[in-house]
Amino acid sequence: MSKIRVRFAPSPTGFLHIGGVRTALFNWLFARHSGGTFILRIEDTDKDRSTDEAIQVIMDGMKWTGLDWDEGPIRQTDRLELYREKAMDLFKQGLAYWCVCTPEELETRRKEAQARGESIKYDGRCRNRGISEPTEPAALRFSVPQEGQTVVQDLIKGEIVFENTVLDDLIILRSNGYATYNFSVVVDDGLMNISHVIRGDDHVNNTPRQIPLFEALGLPVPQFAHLPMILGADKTRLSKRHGATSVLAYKEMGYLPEALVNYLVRLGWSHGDQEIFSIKEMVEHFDFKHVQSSAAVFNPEKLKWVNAQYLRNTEPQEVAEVLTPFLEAAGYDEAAQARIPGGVEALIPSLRERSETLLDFVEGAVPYLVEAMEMDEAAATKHLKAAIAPSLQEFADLVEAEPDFSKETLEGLFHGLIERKELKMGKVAQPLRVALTGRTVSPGIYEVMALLGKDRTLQRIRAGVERALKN
RNA sequence: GAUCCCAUCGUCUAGCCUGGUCUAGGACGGCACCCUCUCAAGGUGCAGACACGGGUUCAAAUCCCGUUGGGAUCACCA
Repeated sequence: MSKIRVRFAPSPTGFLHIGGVRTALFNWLFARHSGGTFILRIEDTDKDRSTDEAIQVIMDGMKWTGLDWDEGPIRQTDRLELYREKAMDLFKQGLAYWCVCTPEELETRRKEAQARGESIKYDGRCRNRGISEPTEPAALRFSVPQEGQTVVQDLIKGEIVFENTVLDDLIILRSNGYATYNFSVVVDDGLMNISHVIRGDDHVNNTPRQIPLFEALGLPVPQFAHLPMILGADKTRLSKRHGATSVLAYKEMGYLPEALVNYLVRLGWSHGDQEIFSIKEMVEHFDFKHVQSSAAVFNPEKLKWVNAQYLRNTEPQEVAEVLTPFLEAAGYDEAAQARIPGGVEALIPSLRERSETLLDFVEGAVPYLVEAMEMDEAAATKHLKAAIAPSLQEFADLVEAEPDFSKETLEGLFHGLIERKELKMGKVAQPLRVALTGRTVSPGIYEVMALLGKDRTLQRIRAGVERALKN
């Protein structure tokens, strides 16, 4: 069996979208699973729409998700001469011909055909003109065999049969001298010895057009695996209308790359009932047999859940590392981070049960990062009432007098107090929480105090007392 | 319109190839309860699907045909 070689071949006309990442991921997984080679090829033959920035963005996105490539990036614009030579080879062999129909003529003929309800394929009128040296702008067309069938043995969808009569004589060289997509892909896949073409199933209809080209060029026909599409909630192809579709947007929204990859791999592939996979497990288990043949709807809710799983199961130190840039972007510098006893890392265990994204972390971390806290007025009005002031005051005094500031000690102090005063836990805990954090929702109050440190704890409880007395 | 693909809970899916073990399993989301200083997390439970119609067979989610529905593609874009 010859060596496995696969490629991801995006065109750099925008950002790297979710569907692209999933295609890249499946290629990458297959390569890693089989000890093969993963190639990054940039399909930038559309010079009007391709940009260098977009190439960079694609590579950044792949690096972020951890999809490393073994060869490339290979740019098709560096290989234009090669495509031209291969196209002319075909012409010399009589397998291609010059077509002088103008794009406008073609367009009107298509419309007429459509109006008559006929299929809109090129009528082949230049096929037998035998133009050897065109004196006007001409495109080179490939003479597609019109007899028999072209059969695609798809690793995911099985056998797909096309009658060759439905196949167009496709243009392989435009009148401006540049190769078209369907031609350059075949030349590249063939010359790069690609063993498996793994791409979105929006390409299935291209496949019977490409197979005869491989054959005409004398190049080995690769195996094909057409991945089902990723759809939006309305079951149409995922696009900007459905919200964020750029991978890097998910980075900004506070998703972990491992989580996104994990979510994406389960979109169209399964391994029994398993939901969470390490990269190693994905590589180990990946196979086409368990790739779904139907399209999948992208579900942001489940992505969040997967992300939350990763947030909770990643070492606090690692989470702190990726969280720090988010804190800084939100304006919380080193000085703010240093206010937390134990630093940002100490925040993780308390906040991660309540966070689905790193952005949630930032939101939850605010009370511990600032010196002067912002008080939620509604919460203060509801919970900080005059009646509770003496209890809070007493608790503050107890804490101040106690040299040990551990969670256990704090808990003992608090319990002793409510027992002596015969109060209900909830009646005092909630006002205390509001005094400490300015909010009605937070981690447990002892954890909160530990994250605040003794000074800020006392200062906030006393400010809370004053506030309560005015209420 | 033509060609091609697809069809299990709202969503992601297991099961389908190799019919019986499926009164169809898991996960997200939803609901309820438990836990509880709030919110979460966690635990327990509930609701929720084989698109429809024909065959084949002792037996069909599984095989075949049709219908319906969805999607993709039909450029001198990629």
